[in-house]
Amino acid sequence: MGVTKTDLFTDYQNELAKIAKVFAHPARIAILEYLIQSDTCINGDLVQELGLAQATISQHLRELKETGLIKGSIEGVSVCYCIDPIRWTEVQNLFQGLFDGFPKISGCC
Amino acid sequence: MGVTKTDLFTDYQNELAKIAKVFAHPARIAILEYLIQSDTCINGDLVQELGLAQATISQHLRELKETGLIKGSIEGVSVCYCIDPIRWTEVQNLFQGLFDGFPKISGCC
DNA sequence: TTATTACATTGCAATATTACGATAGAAAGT
DNA sequence: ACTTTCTATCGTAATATTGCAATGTAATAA
Repeated sequence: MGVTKTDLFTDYQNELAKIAKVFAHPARIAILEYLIQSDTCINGDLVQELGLAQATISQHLRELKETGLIKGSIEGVSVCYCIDPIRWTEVQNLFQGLFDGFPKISGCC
Repeated sequence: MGVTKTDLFTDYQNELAKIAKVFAHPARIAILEYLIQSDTCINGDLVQELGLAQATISQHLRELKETGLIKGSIEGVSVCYCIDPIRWTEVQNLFQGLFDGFPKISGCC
């Protein structure tokens, strides 16, 4: 089928899964890393940096934009993409919530 | 095409993406949450807990097992699945590495 | 041995994702 | 207005993922 039964799960589970999906591609990780280390975050640079076609990168950028992790402002003819610090922390906390839930002193197994 | 060009990216980018893919489904989040909160972590319970078919859950468990996040030990006729604390921390650090890379005092935008 | 119970695996059908060429749109320079 | 530059979107082909019925397997019970 290929369709996820979201109605079976909690809002947290669905949201975290949706965000994780955005991280689930090396190109998007690479874009985030590039935006972190670079201050001149222009779309055009990414086509040089990664070896993907312009259309493909634009598509990845849209997915990152849709989760709110990045935002782009039109800078003349090009677009300045950068990480949204508020959302970044929010997403970090969502993951941390799961990771910290495990006490590490499991009595099982 | 649907095939990811892994050769374009670093080992870290590919590994993090692969792990994120495991988190990218609410059922697998739900399984992890259930393993965290429960001490009697039997596969059969999960079929009751989540509303998915046994075959589907078994498949999700395999994906979790393949990344090393959980491990299962045969307990008579049933299987005891639990989280691997070592790998759990490892994965947590992988994500944290990305999140902490962003200084939050972005000079851009 | 013959059930029975608990999972795993196989084999599909349906949907989602990835990648890119082609094309469109919008701003800036000539 | 015309061209150039940069990015977004559309359409499409290839591959991946999700879900489940059916079946396989291994351990226990009768």
